[in-house]
Amino acid sequence: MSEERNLNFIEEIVEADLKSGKHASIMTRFPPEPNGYLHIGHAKSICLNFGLAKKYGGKTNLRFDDTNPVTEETEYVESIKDDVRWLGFEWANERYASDYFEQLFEFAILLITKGLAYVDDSSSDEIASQKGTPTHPGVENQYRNRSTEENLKLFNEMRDGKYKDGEKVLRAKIDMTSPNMHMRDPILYRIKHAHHHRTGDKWCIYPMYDFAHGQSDSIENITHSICTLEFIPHRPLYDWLIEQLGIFPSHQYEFARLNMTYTVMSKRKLLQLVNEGYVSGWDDPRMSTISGMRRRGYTADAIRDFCERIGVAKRDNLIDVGLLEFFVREHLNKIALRRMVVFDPLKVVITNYTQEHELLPSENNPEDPEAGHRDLHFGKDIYIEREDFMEAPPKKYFRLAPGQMVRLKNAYIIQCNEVIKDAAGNITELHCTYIPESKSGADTSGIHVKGTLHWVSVAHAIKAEVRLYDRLFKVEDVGNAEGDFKDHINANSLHVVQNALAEPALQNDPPDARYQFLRKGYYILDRDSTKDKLVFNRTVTLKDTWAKEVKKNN
RNA sequence: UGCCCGAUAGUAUAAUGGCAGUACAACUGAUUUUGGUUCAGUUUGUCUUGGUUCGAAUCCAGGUCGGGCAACCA
Repeated sequence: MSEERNLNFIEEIVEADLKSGKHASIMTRFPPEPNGYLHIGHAKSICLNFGLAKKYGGKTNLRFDDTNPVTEETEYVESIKDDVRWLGFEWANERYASDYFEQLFEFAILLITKGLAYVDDSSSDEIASQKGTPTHPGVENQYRNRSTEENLKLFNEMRDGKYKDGEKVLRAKIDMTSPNMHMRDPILYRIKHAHHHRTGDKWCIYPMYDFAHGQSDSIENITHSICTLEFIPHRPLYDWLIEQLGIFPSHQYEFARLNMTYTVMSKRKLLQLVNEGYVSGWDDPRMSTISGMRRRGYTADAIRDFCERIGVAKRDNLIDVGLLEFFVREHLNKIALRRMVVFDPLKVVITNYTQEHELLPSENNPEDPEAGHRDLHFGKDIYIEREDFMEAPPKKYFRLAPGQMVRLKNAYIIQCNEVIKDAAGNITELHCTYIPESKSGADTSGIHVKGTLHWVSVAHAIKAEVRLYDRLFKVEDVGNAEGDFKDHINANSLHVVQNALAEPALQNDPPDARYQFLRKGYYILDRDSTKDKLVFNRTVTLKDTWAKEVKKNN
């Protein structure tokens, strides 16, 4: 049998580097900025970076790119660590770009000394206009030719706090006419009299991304620095700085970020949803954040499988959120405990049932015999789902209807004899008879029915709240949709069922259990649950070919 | 009208000069005490024009289309 390789382009680079001896082992890093929660797009990067190291026997650092104190917070650091751990990865070292501020400052001094950096007094607007445009070259200004001594003096004064925010910046001296905008004397340091989440008030100058990221990679001996496509034009600068500084030659490789249908994938937009109250928080189960998905009930296994399947390439992509849902269902099908919960109850009286009460054994998971059984309470009065009964059913409707028979899951076959209505004509109750010989596991009735319904015992049912989630946005490609992204928010993305009726076994299950409510989808207990009221989140629906059939005929 | 990146089924992703494959989606059918699961099968693809070659999705050239770049953000 031929060897299956199917490597993505980064794995190919790594294998080539290992084979050629360019590197004896690899070192990667996951470099989030602690200014928001991680989302599914980050999960792709995490799986790539940590996965690469795992596959090729290397290591991965978790490095916080904390060079902008005004947007960064410790809360975000903690959430990021939680999310990476939850996804199942361990970092070799926890690092911060701010750990290197002193070193970075020395690097800047070295550049000045080499005549490759200068202090610029221009305003932000002046710098922008002098920079030109992509089609027109930039121009040099008078500060560009300051002496090394003056630059050194000024830069030290910047560090010492002699200047206000925006008064001066340190710039690399490269080429104002470069066709690459990032090479037109990029800013290296700016002044920010701001409190930093780790260094406190020690610094009032902070390095820019371009003067922190590559240098941090180099300091950590990162062999493969993997980032997203929009950093491609930064690569010449990344390489230039490393070369001028004469430090470890890390290399940058770029892949296409993940885009997913019906969602947004930008921390800025996610923050807006949180701040403006469209969702309950970063971990709202409708959010594309890792913490939101965790609360929603997605599993780390499913997310990892998803990231593996979508691959790594350089073309822009828009992945169907249905693919993620597929992996969630695939995993949950194997591990979820089966339970019965009726969302919209319709009472059924089994008129010929004379026993007081009965316990019926029922498997916890037909996919996993090890999961064992629990007993279901059965009695004369039960609830079924209102939508499982129709007075005038269409063709191929296998559920209850006058005169029709169905099986109650793990119990008996019943037949509907009478429909009871109130004065307004609403159906309030069904009178049925059961077939004693049709008991599950001991069926001698010889009757075969097409439909099987879930149900709960009136006498034993417990109340529960169930939160049903739909996609947060109404359009597939939110990023490219017209107008503001908030114009496309789905106003009906959350539907709460206040008084669902559930089988009592749910009270005794472990709090982190995954459930399949029979015929209703996959669910997980929410942290809003109290002793008096269980609250469940719908993780994802079951595939519903009947719904599809109904839709087709309309 | 600058520079850079990209283009393979509806969506993703493989094929590394030699039979265009895989997953999801869609559609048939079988099984089923969940209209779930499982199983079997079907439909759909190399942006375009030239060139190199016995042979091109792959290499070369031109074109077209899509994306990125002008934050004291990362």
